[in-house]
Amino acid sequence: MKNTIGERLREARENKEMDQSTLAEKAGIVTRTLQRWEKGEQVPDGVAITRLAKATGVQASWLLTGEGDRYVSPSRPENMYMIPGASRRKTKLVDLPLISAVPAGKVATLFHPDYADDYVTVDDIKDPQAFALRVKGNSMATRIEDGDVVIVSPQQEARSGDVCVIRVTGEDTLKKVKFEGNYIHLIPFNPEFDPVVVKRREVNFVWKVVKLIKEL
Amino acid sequence: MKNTIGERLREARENKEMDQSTLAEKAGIVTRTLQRWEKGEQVPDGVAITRLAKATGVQASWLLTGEGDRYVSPSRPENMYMIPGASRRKTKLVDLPLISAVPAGKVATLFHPDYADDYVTVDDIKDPQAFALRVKGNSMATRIEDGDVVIVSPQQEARSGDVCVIRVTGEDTLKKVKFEGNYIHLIPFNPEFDPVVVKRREVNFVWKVVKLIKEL
DNA sequence: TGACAGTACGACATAAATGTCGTATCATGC
DNA sequence: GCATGATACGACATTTATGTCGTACTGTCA
Repeated sequence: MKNTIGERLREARENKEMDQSTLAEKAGIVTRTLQRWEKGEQVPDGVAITRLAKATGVQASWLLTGEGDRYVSPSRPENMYMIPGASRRKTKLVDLPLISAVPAGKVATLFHPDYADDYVTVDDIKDPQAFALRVKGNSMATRIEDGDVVIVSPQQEARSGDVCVIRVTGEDTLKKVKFEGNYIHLIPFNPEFDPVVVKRREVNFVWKVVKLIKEL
Repeated sequence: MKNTIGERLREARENKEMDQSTLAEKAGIVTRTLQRWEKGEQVPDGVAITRLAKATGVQASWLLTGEGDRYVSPSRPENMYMIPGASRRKTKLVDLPLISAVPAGKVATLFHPDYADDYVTVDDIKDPQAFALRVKGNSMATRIEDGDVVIVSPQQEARSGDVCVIRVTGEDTLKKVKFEGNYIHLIPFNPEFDPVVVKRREVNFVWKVVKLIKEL
């Protein structure tokens, strides 16, 4: 396993059977610089990396990290689209799958494509991994109640005070979170439920809830 | 279309809802440097790009070139899945004007472009007069709070127990209603507010609220 | 053996990036 | 209004990267 940029760069160059001067010329630099990169003495900037990736035929992210696909990466289709007729609109609309239920306070683990029973459309959601969840349980009542729909944005970073979907040792809950060192406080909004403190290591994920849709 | 590293970097940061200083700290650089990168005045080196990609959750190659997968596949939780397009939709979408205050006069004036601050798209609304209203005040807290958006459906008949927008002697309020003879009880959800009883004749309208959208 | 290509690396000047400090602008909330 | 947070940007010193020499080592091949 090559664990430095320089080592991967050299490997990519040799796989292409290029000598240093050839690659250097393609990358728009001199051989001395390429040598320093391969030796790890210096670090190429973003523009140089793009050229190196192109010249050696590998993916830039592989060159940088050694992870992911080395050669090709299929592109993902956009899930955003414009609503026909919504002329004055500026924000994009997103069609999100409405999947099973977030058990607020109860044990259950249900996240699977088969559970997507409907779709909801919302504005202003930029996260392509976002999805909608129908809430079960009342630990966040009366702000969020059984049957409500929440929009979850896993890409967004959860901060103290955010309402989040948290998976702790296989259980999913909907709580307000508070980060304190290695611990996370899970605070139900409903005073009938008690707060819980868990270790960060016990937590599988903390996904921020960015929107709540309640049918009245 | 974002054609520069800086523009993509900024977009990735804003999608994560991070400010410059936060991202800068995660990337191990200072805010000023991040600004120069986002402006394209300078180019980050390979190490910096790796950190930026990690901190923003995007793929390094996308940051560099704008091509290929934008989001990192390996970090995608196994219980996440691709968002399908707007293919299996059954319900119709409606584009509703979002207003911040109910103007005096006819309902039709609501749909005048001058009144609309924005537009909200929702599913499952059949009332052609329906509109979105941004809530002011906290009489219905914590269920409905200041700044939330409610969908109002004037065509639907309000019944006891419904949450409604009521105009009493020129003033608009959001309350749960209870009809009793010639009187209407306006019941706030917030216990700090007292219920009010008004005569039916004093009421200009009672419009049913059918949906609540809350940004978290 | 000698010529040669590829690689390696030290030394130095120049170019570029970065950190630090200060100040300005803008939107937002109280 | 005033304070606050986020962004913006100029000026300068410092650090790092790069280019341009030069020289040396290691194979291969005639």
